Amino acid sequence: MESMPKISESEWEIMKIVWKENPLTAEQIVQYLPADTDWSDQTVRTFINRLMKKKALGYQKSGRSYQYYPLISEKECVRAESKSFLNRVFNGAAGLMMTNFLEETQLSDKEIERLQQILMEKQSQDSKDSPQS
Amino acid sequence: MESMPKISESEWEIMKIVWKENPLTAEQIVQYLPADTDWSDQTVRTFINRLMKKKALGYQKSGRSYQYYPLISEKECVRAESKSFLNRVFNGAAGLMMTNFLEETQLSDKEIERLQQILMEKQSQDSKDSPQS
DNA sequence: AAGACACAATTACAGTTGTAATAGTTTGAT
DNA sequence: ATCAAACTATTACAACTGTAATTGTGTCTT
Repeated sequence: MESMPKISESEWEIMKIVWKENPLTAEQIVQYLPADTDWSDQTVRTFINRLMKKKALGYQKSGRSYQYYPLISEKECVRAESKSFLNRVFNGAAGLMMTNFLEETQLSDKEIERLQQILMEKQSQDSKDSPQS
Repeated sequence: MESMPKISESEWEIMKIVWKENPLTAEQIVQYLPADTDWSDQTVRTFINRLMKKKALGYQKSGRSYQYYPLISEKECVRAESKSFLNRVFNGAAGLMMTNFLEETQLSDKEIERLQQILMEKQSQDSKDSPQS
């Protein structure tokens, strides 16, 4: 996993598609792009190529064209990007970040319960992990 | 607030300092940079200048040098950056993002309680706002 | 008034990104 | 075998970034 290549904003769009389903041809990737994305085919292919240069995508020949698949895991990328965001914006203070998000975000009851659930689990977990000061 | 200028990673470092305390001279900004930042003075001044071009910083003369102060609010910038991050990485799904963060992050008991607190408040708040389906 | 010092302003330069256009190559059809 | 279609690969180009060096200017010192 060798120190995650930097994935740009546009490249993320490609990766998200290929993570969800793969392998995919360039044409399929174009089709799966959000409807409001109006990149030309060439633009998409440029992004794909850059991702290959960055070793984020691999390919296999399939008839006349290539099929692309991810070489880096979504989890790793999400983790790296999250860390970068956290440091840039909140100086790494995860607690602050979360209170901030909670306060600013509209959540459904279901989501709130889910979060509470996780917090409770975390509470017992943590008190096992690191006996309270 | 006119559609927030894009603040780059390095520029964020400058802005965070100036948001915390201002107005500050370039020299002071250099001093307040995290110890592990080894930018030359010139580099810092370049960032300051770019931020002025972007209308993110303003200045006032003070004797021989300038004192800089923010022209855009931290809250707005944090909000914009958070939104961008959320869309890029989680397709805008705030709930997913938060569960993910909660699961990946080590939190102190105090922080956990604080978050639970907020969630409970949010719960009653929301049930007033949008009567549950 | 001249020179030095301390800032600010301008210029530099390579790498990344967004956005393609154009050139090259393989393959299926005739 | 040749042409066209369909892909891939190469090239383009400006804006933004990271990282400064160099130049210009106002002020303090002597």
